[in-house]
Amino acid sequence: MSPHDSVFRALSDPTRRRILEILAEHDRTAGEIASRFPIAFASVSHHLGILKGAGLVAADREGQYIRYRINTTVYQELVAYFMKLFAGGEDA
Amino acid sequence: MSPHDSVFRALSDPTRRRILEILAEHDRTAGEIASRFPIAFASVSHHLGILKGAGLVAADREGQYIRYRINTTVYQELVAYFMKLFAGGEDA
DNA sequence: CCAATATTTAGACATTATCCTAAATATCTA
DNA sequence: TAGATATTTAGGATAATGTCTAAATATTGG
Repeated sequence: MSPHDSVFRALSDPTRRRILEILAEHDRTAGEIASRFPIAFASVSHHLGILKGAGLVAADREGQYIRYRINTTVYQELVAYFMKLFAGGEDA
Repeated sequence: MSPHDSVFRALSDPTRRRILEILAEHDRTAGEIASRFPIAFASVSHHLGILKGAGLVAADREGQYIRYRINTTVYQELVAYFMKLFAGGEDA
C-alpha cells in the first residue's frame, strides 16, 4: 500500500512543494499560482502537470481559467506509509 | 517546520525507500542491505550515504561492520507536514 | 605487520529533470 | 468571428542523479 513512485518524485522538487502549500490555504487558478514564482508560467504549468499526474492535486476548468486544488486522498496514504516506517513495521 | 529538502530528495528514489522498509523490520549492516539489491555494493553505499545525510537513517560501526538503523526523528516531521497540507493549513 | 573482509570514495557515462522561448489550444468578449 | 487572455505543449540547453568499475580507508585475525 505504498504511495506510487510518481508521488515521491513529485514531492522531491521544492517549487512543487511550495505549490502544494499555497493550495493548502485555498484553491487557486494556474495563473495565480504561477505569479508567485520567479520562473516562467510554462515551467509552473509543467510542475502542475506533474502534481496532477501524481494525484496530489486536481484541476477543474472555470471558463478561461483552470482552478487547482489539493486532492486529499493521497496524503492519507503518505501519512500511513511514514507511520509504518518509523513504527518499525509493527501491525499498529 | 517543513522537513529539509534533502529528506524529500532522499525519498524520491525507489531503492532508497526499499532500504528504509528493510531497516524498519530491524537494523542491518551495509552488506546485509546491499545483498538484497541487484546493483553494485558501491551504489547501495551511495544510497545509504544520502539517507544518512537526510537524517532518515543512522549508522554505527560494529568492528568491521557498519550497522544501519532507522532514525525516527524525521518521520514525525514528515507526518506533521503532510497532515498540515491535507488539513488545509488549519491550526489543528 | 600483512592479508582478508567490509565499506566508502572517486571518476566516468548515460539518463532524467528543470528551465527557457516559441508555438499551440481553449475560452471569453466585443 | 477576430482579438485578447489563460494555459499547456514542444523542442532544446544545462544541471542533477544513478550506476558502474577501480581505488582508497578501516578493522580483524594470524
